[in-house]
Formats: sequence, C-alpha cells, structure tokens
Amino acid sequence: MALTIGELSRQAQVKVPTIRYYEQIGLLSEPVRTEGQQRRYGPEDVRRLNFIRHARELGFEVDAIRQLLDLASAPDRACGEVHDITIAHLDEVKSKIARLTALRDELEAMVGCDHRRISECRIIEVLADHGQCRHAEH
Amino acid sequence: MALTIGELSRQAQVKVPTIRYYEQIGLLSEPVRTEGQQRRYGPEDVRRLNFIRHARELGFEVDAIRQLLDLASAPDRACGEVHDITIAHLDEVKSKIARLTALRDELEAMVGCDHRRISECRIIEVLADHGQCRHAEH
DNA sequence: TCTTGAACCTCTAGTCACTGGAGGATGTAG
DNA sequence: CTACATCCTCCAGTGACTAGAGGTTCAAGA
Ligand SMILES: [Zn+2]
Ligand SMILES: [Zn+2]
Ligand SMILES: [Zn+2]
Ligand SMILES: [Zn+2]
Repeated sequence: MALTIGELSRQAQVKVPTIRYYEQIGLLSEPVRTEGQQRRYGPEDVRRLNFIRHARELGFEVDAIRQLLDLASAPDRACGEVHDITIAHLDEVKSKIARLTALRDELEAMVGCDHRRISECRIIEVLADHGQCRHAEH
Repeated sequence: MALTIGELSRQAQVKVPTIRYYEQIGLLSEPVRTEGQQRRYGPEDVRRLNFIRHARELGFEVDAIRQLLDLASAPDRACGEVHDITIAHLDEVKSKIARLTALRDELEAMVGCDHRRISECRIIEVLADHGQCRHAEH
C-alpha cells in the first residue's frame, strides 16, 4: 500500500525534487524509509501534498501554507485565522493587479511610437526620463 | 566634478550595493578609480543608471535592459527591435494580470465562508480540493 | 538465483535581482 | 593629525524550486 516518491509525485502532481525540498524545509514530515533508505508514503501524505500544491497554485507563500496546514489540523477551532491569512493574500494579489495595470497603461502609451529611428523613439525617450510617464509612481 | 558611488546612488536613486552589482554583471562599465581604488563617476553614468532604474521600475528584466541600452547607443538605427522587446514585455504583463485576476476571483469566492469552525471552513475545503474551484486551471 | 535498468539516494550549485554583513582601507573636514 | 563617514572586497542569504553528478536500491523477467 505504501507509495514510492515517484508514485506520490504522479498522484499529487508535484515533482520529485520538490517533494524532497518540501521535506527539507519541514512542510512535509519525514516519511518512513525502507532498509535501503528509500522513502515510502501513505494516503495522508497524498492529501497533505495535494493541499500544498493547490495552495501554491493559488499563490500562497510557503510560510502561509505552513500556518494553514497547522490550522487545518485543529478542526474545532474557529476559522478566523484562516480568513486573516487568505484576506492578506487577497490584498497582496489586488495590489499586484493594480501595479501591473498601471504598468500596462504606461507600456501601451510607450508603444504608441510610430517606428522611426532610435534617436526619436518614444520608448527610449520615456525610459530615459520618468517625467514623461503618465503615473508619477511605479 | 567626479561623483563618489554614494553621490551617484543619491542622484540616481539606486542603492550602493546595487550599483556595484550592476557593474559586476556588466550593466554598468567599470568606472575610473582613485589611487585608493574608490570608484568615481561622471554625468554619463548618472544618465545610464537612471535609464536602468526606470526600466527596472517598468518591470523590464536585466537582460532586456542590456539590449535596450545597446540599442539606445545606435541612434540612427530603426527602433523595431526596441518595440519588439517592449511588446514582449507588455504581453508578459498582460498575461500576469489575467492570471492574477482569475486568482483574485477564486480567492474572493473562498472568503465568502461565514466564519464557522475549521472543519466546515470553505477556504480549507477548497484548498483541499481543486474540484471546488471556479476555474479549471490556475 | 541472477541480472538488468528504472527509479531511488545525497550533495552541490544554479536561477533572478538584489541585499546585508564582516572586517578592513580611504578620504576629507576640523 | 585625528576622527569618522564612506568606501573597499568577499561571502552569504533571500524564495521556491530545478538540475546534475555520482552512486545505490528495488522489483521484474530469464
Ligand atoms: Zn519607436
Ligand atoms: Zn516612469
Ligand atoms: Zn471559514
Ligand atoms: Zn483550484
């Protein structure tokens, strides 16, 4: 019933070196080993790694995931802290979107240059002088 | 008239170790030195470093900046390559925005949980099971 | 039982763009 | 001439992996 690291890798869609890395940073606990020191995993490890992978896909940092995993193992507690972590992450995502949107507008204004020589190129001009930017800050 | 690295740092708004790092990776050329091996800079270095800082603020990677600087020093060439680099970067920015927007929607749906115990928390549930996500891919 | 070979092991280093610190030398103002 | 801010080099750390070298283990087929 025990899975090798390769089987765990396929089931949880996480690369083998990444699994070993997660163990090293304490996100996964040390699994049992065969006599020849090979790792063997059980169904609980599959669940935990799936959780980690999904949280990473949703952009949570490893540190936040560590906290979420700790909280998830205390089913009777209130979920306030889980929400705090998620809302903090959501705020981060929102401000990244805001910054990138401003950036996109700036870049779109720049590519409005109508293809002359570099000495007249609007892109080079703007890069050399932030005063020509729409937004005061980036 | 020559500037110390600290004065250059203040004028171009780039930290001292970062200037030395840019020199190390060949983004800035090696400046003249005093007898005691301290760096001294001129106005051209200020302009170049300002260009670099601004391009970094606009999200260009160091490699792209290297190419832009090379191109900027050939004023009579057509600016097509400058546009290619900028448009590639703009496309990157756009797809980052798209990914983050999808992420934001997903997270906002998750925080819709009305604060119960962790065993019933929607956030934990979704993290444990991607099948509960709005979008098939992240 | 033996052999093959895929998959496993550890350890190290590389990615990107910096940032910080230790420990010592230099330059300038009073 | 002395104080001391600033400079120098070198090394290590950040986040989250990823890749490679060089060697070992395991399971299946002959
Ligand atoms: Zn142009
Ligand atoms: Zn600008
Ligand atoms: Zn909840
Ligand atoms: Zn999902």
